[in-house]
Amino acid sequence: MSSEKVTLAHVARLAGVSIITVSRVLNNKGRFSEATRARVLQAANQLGYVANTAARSLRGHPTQILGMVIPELVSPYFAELARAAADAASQMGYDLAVFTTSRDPERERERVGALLGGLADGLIIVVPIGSAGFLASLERSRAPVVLVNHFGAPTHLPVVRADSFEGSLAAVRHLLALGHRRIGFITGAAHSSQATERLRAYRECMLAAGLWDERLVRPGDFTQQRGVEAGHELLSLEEPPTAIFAASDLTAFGVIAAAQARGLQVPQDLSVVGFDDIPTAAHSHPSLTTVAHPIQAMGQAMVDLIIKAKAGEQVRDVLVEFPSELIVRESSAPPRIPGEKV
Amino acid sequence: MSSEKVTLAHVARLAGVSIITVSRVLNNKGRFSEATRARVLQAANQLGYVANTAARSLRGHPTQILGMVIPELVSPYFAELARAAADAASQMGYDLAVFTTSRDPERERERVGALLGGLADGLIIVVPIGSAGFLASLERSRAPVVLVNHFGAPTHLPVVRADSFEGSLAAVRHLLALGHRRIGFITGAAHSSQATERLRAYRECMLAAGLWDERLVRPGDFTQQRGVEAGHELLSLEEPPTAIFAASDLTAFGVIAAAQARGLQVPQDLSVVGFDDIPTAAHSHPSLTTVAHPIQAMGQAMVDLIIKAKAGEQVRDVLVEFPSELIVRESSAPPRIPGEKV
DNA sequence: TTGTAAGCGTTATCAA
DNA sequence: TTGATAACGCTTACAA
Repeated sequence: MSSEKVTLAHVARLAGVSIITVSRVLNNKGRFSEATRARVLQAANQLGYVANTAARSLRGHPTQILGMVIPELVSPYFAELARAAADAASQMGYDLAVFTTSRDPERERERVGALLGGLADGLIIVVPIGSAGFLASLERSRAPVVLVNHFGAPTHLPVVRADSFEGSLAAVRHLLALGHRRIGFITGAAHSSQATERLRAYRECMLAAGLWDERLVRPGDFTQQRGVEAGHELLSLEEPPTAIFAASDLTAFGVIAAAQARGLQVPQDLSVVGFDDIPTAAHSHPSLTTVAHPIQAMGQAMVDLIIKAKAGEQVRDVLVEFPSELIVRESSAPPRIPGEKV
Repeated sequence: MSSEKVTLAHVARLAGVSIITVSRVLNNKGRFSEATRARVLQAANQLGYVANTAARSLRGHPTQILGMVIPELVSPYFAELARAAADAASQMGYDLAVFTTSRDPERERERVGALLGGLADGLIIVVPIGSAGFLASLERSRAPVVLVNHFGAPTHLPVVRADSFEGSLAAVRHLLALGHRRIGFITGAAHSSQATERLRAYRECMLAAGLWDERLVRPGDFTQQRGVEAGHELLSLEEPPTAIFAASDLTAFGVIAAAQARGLQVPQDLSVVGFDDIPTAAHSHPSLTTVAHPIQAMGQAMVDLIIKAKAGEQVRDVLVEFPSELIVRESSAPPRIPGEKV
């Protein structure tokens, strides 16, 4: 019932045993009589004893905490990724501590070091932080680290990632197969390698079809707001697209809002395809055609790799790559035939 | 360039000084010559030294990490709350570690203890975890803790919360003022005190107006999917409502999707009002009338309180309460006059 | 300006 | 079955 920190010493005094005995009982390690066991447990309970994680960690004991660094919490994609990792971690008896990226790369490096220096047993890094030099120092540290959706500088660290290229190809081909010829594209954030992959697929597909038109590409940033703006830009063109592929679902919803605000119907007047398959995609009207990553499986893979690395298994150069999948819903349909009665 | 952990001892050996001197230089504390400073810095850099957070924490040094426990990451409201806290924390030189609630209350208690036991300097708890007994033990621990949106068991711990009752009243009155008489309501999750407040306001308002009808209330859980279902339920009534107030924006969007799927137009055929003002609310079509919490200010208040508590200021019984605000957008309008030409 | 000694709370190793 | 001792890496007091 005391205040301030309750240590093993307090429990030991109350139970009338030595510190180490208390430790043994609470960790269920070593031998002790049933009587002491009962007395220690009773004392610990009465005082509300909780082990000091810092001291344990210093002694080499794992914290059962996995750290995860993501660019932002409010993006549904990253939130889902974090949820998947948290679920997988929880199943393995770990807690997941989620951090968002700071703007300052130096601070970033410090934080990563701090996490690995006693706070977390492993680290899931969803953004390629900083330089190749930083990755190299992480490699050398032998700390359990896994990179997620890393497409950048080569590294020996284990990587879990999901395809964006093939899925985007499938999306554009889907629109082509429906009969669309003018297909707009709204990119993702400039620094994102996933965004680069999606643009690359769109570009390759449109070039191959002889339909490439630079004016149909608008810069985006994965947000809904930018989707509204870019949607209006594309629909204001002299020859507006009959379909728009957006690099994220949020952006796609922005496009749909822009179209509807102009009195257009989706998919009758405009087909829209997104990317991510956020929960909302299935429960909106029209429901959204989109490309999905197998997020649950990715979360599982991240945690598995960390745990393997902790156990000393060789994870150097391991690359776990997941496919993406086109999910056709209501927001894509054949273009209205020109002159067709509305 | 070594692997494994680099400690002060390694740096000291390389720099040819004592451990404590390295510590002093790196912490910029105490006196030392410029020459040793340079040598130490060079050595630390070369070895890639990072301070071990566990050891520091054990010694009483703060970790500069604030913990935050939220029910889930994928809810936009909680994600925004976490973002706001992270921003505020960052400004004060802290990192924010976000944890999601586990189902197991015993594990929850352990985790909170672990966080306070050396990992985090303070804790922001967004859910009233467990019993009054648990709150009491937190109080006794004198640890820097702040409760967010706590409406439950009385406590002396500092609380930051935002109104849900007055905002909901304003929402329902807004619909009444527009001329609606049959106003449906979809509740939030059963265990949420915020949900309770919102239902209470709706009920009070409808009773006062003599318009209360139990059939117009449908259970929800804050999700979009449930909004679709409950929306269909309400719109299938013999006398369907002309307006629906949903306990969350996601649910409101589900209602809009359900209405649109039935060929109804929002707001012409059905007015919809949500709660939360998630980013999407402003960028959808129609944009969503909703009630907003001042999330940025709340995040600031949480961090301020933690820091005050850390500094030894008295925060016992402090209650910081924020108002909510009705934001009228496009999704609410007067009901169609019966018999009016469509 | 620099170094020595002690201790934070816990657990591994050895002894009783 | 139990206990004393040392050690994890770091920083605060005190000494040189």
